[in-house]
Amino acid sequence: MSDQEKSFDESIWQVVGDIVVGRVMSYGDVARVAGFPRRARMVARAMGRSPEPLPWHRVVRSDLTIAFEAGSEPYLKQEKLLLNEGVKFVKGKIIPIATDKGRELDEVLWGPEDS
DNA sequence: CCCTTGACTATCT
DNA sequence: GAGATAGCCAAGG
Repeated sequence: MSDQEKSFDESIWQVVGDIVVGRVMSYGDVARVAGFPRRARMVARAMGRSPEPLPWHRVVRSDLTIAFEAGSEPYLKQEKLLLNEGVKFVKGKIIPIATDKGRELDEVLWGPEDS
């Protein structure tokens, strides 16, 4: 692979590896922070090429849902990993306290307004 | 070289 | 708020 590609991959791995436990980032965010705006779709590919384990489960869609098909094997696996880290879901969406663009504590303290 | 795919997003109905 | 639409970019047929 070219040096350019290697640089991209390693930047991605770096950013993903820096995500704090219990927090998540969107593909677009990871790409942007890594210095490659508009490469959201490439983030997944880069993670797949990682030579060592990465907290890939902390990377989700910009709408805070898991990127796999709901109910699929990979989906359930990722959901479980996140739940193990204290991330909470409501109707398949991650509660915005576990994110950086999240709102405030009200939802967490007062409880999710399900209905 | 053209066309399709996809662990994506932002925007409009 | 769900569904459609249009950008996006690299990989593979």
